[in-house]
Amino acid sequence: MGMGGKKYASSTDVARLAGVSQSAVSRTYRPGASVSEETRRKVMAAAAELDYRPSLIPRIMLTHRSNLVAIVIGGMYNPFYSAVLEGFTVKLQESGHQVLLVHVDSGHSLDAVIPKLASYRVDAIVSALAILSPQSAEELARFKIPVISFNTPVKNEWVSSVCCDNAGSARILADLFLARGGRRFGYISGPPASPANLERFAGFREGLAAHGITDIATATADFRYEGGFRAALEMFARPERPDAVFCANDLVAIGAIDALRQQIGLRVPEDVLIAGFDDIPSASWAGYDLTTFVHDGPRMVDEALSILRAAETAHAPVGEVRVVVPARLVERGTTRR
Amino acid sequence: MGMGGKKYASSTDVARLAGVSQSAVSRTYRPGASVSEETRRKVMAAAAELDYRPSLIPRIMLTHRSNLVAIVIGGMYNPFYSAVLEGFTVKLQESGHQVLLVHVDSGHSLDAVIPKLASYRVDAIVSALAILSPQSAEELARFKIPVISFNTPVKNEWVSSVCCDNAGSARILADLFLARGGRRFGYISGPPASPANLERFAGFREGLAAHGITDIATATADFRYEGGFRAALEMFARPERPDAVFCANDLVAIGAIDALRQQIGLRVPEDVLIAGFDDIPSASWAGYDLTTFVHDGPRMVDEALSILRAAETAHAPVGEVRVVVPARLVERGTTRR
DNA sequence: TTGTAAGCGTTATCAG
DNA sequence: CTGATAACGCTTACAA
Repeated sequence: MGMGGKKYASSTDVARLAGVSQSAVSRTYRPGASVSEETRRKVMAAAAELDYRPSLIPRIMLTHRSNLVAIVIGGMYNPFYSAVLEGFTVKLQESGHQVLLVHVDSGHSLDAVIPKLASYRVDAIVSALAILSPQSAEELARFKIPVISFNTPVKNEWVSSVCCDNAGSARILADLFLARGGRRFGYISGPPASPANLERFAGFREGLAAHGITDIATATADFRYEGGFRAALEMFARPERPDAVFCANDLVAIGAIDALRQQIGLRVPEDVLIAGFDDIPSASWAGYDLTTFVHDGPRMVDEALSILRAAETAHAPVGEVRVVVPARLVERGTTRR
Repeated sequence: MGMGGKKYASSTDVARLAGVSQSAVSRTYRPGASVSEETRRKVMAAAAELDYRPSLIPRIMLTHRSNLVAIVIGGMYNPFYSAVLEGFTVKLQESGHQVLLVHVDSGHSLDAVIPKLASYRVDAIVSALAILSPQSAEELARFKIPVISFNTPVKNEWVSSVCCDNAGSARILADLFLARGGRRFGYISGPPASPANLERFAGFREGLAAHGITDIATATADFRYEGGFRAALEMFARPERPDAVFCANDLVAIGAIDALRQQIGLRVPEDVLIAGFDDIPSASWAGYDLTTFVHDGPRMVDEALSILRAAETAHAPVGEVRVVVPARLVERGTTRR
């Protein structure tokens, strides 16, 4: 130890030690090569001695493909996003890609990191950001990097999106609330700018409107537990209390449940029906037993990957693809009296 | 569109269009270059027209540094690990690195992915795997890749570890339980092979032994909610019920609480004191209000990064570094009667 | 300040 | 089957 020299042995080093040409070494490591047993043996011996491991970097220059896919996330406080990240990572690895994980402060947009991703020559970008600005989308298109926007609809030749059917799910929930005896309705929203939040609210409203109900109490949270807690306190401090509340996601719903039970002194579901969205692990905990919607995670990931593959093989934009995957209602205790 | 040619413009393309040499282009993009205003202007114009963005790939070949740090995780069901991942990612990005995220099926070890990481010439590896086998550690050493093992002690010239003080914390908890009136004690364990689990149990036992208590009821879970739930049912089905139970982590503790409240019909903390470990977000939810230990996340990440930096500048192993960071007790409702 | 040229570690082509 | 040799896109002496 203690030297500051080269870290890795190169194929040239191996070739020298093995007494063969550099190309012989290269061939030895290519599947389906034409190398004699003799040569292969010498090469492998030398390689073992030098701890040689071929570098993938030059290949990137030659092929213009890095096999790197960037996944951009804005935060992982919501377990749903950790799960999505894990799903993508596993699938991408299976298909021979590597994942470059990029964190962008929530609120900020992709812009700041795009140049860096371009410099690393990523093959594609998966964005799990709540917000993907039109400007970012345009910038992305300039670099001709295929982008999959997860749960945020964007329109662009290079930017596709895979979303869950927020509106459709919310409409179904309206029916469920009515069937379970809900009479006065509430919606605790996520961040007002979030498309997912807006779609869920719109669907809920439509579903109720179909039954002639237009009066919905609202309160604004973010997508977090604390926000749901506070918003519920606010909503139930008003004189007209709802008896069926749809929350923008599970974290918000759980916060609301805790607020109702611990602070307001109401029972769920006896006094108030509650539902959320995402089916995060805590939704099925016995302490909450929350009615919610499960994303079809595997399907969403698969759709995203097939868009990527199409872009990869076409070496051209795949057009404005927008896939909507239905979510499935999971009814649990919070809507059953 | 529709062409299958080169995706990115190269500095040579820009040079041609700008009517200057390729090195002029390269210099224009190097800070502190010596380029005339005239040249710079021409280059920038051409670059803008071609959407040129310099590639970092050749630099990797030249410098033998990729600025890539791999983070290996075995699963993200435990929010604590998502938080750690996020913390590392943010800090690494701040210091000019990029994160290569690698997922290894829990149970499997690093071995399978090491060659790939070596091929991408990662500068270092952060392992958040529960288990890092001695064989893997040896393999890593052969490639001379500095490794930080997070929360799993390993000994090796190239492998350092940053762990939290599991045993010390557990000893403190023993005192707390006694102070709060605990008389019959239990431990719900995590995976028997996990060092963190073993250390926590050992510390708890030592802490109680110091007061002459050697009788501890045990049940085995994994590190998950369901495991804690089942283990608690099992533990409380026996005739001798404990009245103070330490759980291997927060997920297990929350599972145990739900089991006691919903199935056994015992109250927490009135009938049973409970404590966990990690301080995941749900630990502070009003529904649980769980006593637990907070990791000093920022400090642990900083320690890990300073080891990486040392390895990077030294171009040599940093020796067998083992950092132990204390965790802080957060007493909440589950230990207050 | 500029351009020429060598080299980084591979792969691919092409004679031998 | 094998070994030269030319890319790939950049950085860095070195020369002009």
